[in-house]
Amino acid sequence: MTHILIAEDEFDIRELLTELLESSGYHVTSAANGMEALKLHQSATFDLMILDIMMPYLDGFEVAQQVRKTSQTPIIFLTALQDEDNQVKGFDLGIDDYIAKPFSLRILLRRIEAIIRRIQANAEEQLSFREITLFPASYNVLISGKDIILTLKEFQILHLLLENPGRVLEREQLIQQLWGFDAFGDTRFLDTHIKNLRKKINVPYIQTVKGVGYKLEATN
Amino acid sequence: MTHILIAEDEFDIRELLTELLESSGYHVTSAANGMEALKLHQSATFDLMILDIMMPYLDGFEVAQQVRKTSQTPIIFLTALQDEDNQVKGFDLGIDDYIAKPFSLRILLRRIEAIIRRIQANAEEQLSFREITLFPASYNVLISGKDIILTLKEFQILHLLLENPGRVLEREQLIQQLWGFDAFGDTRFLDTHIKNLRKKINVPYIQTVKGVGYKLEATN
DNA sequence: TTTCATCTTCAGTTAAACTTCAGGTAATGA
DNA sequence: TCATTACCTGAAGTTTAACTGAAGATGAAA
Repeated sequence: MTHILIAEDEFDIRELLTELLESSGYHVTSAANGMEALKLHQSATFDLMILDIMMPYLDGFEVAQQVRKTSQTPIIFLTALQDEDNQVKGFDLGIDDYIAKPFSLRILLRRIEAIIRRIQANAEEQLSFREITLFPASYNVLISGKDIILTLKEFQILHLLLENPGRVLEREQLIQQLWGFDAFGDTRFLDTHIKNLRKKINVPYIQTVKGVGYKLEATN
Repeated sequence: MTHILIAEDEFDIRELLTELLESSGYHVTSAANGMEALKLHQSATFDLMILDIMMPYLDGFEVAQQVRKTSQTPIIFLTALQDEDNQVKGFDLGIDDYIAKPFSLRILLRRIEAIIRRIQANAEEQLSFREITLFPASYNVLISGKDIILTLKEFQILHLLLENPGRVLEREQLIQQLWGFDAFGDTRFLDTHIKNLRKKINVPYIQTVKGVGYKLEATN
């Protein structure tokens, strides 16, 4: 979950922003001044920081400067200071965006999204179901955070199941997709792969639908 | 060198921007309308696109939409349209910044830098993975600070792996990229290069994913 | 031309992955 | 309940992909 730090001394604005962002699905932590923000930054990891410039104890510039010494966490300045010099000063400290008050909440949200999107463009894609996590690019699979070694066929089967959670994949469909031929004659080899896969992942989510195929589903 | 595409129908503004960005050290290509911009995007790779919204043939929205279908190239809208709906529409298409005319050149520059900075967080002056460090420009490789002499093919393979740490590079993909032909018939020569590379770097990070390819990953 | 490093080919080996098999088990429907 | 069918399973057998060391080919430099 994306974790955002807000530093803003005015209570009303701080609350407004917190509510707005939380209702948009972000996890928000807020600080009433720059010193507090900096301490929070040092004790936790944030995906994004929104800083007011004019705050007691430490202003936004100073916070940004400190943060940038050790971290690349994206920073947005939110401020009543409209003049160009302050904007330039901010960007030169390495901030990512500068939004002047009064601002539109919709646009603030969009700008936040734009930055988050850009960061997460570099993150590896992953597919999850309960304690199973599969990384298509690295061919890695984690069960409850633990690495599991799968063979290619096992990986591919699990991948297909994870792409269609809850949906039954027919035997013929699976074989068609992974072996590239239409199933004919004996297809017991599929059972064997399923067996081995089940044993390795050791969680009871691969369910048999007799006469049809297999699906990924939790029992309760 | 950072390559920027500018799409702007007004000649004066286009020239002004081109000069400004070139004098700041960017490589600039410009287009006089959306259609031209889209074609340029399809024939070359840009690090950033600056699009005017109101242009003949294809407007900025349409260009952005097309680009986003296949590419994550950062996009900045530069426009006289100040209203909120257009800004929101832009961000929802996946653009990275929205700058309203009239704009300050200094601030435009800073916003461009902010985006480039965020993307090129891993500026390719040097690539590292654990005790491996590779310098693309000088074709040098260090392992734990010690110089290692690699042949060209070995270097190229390691380079590709370092650019995609953790990601499996398929055999065909590697051969396609380094030899420029589609793999067919006997491709055992790849194994040989991998073998020699492994022996030289003498760290256990090049892992085989049987039936797929190779990846760079630490074992623990 | 000779030399040398590099790249590619080759063939034997190894180890992993995949498939087959056969006996057992569970679900299904008459 | 019983018969049938489909699926499960462990073990054995087969195939295939990758590894390896050595030898041959290539091409640039001396």
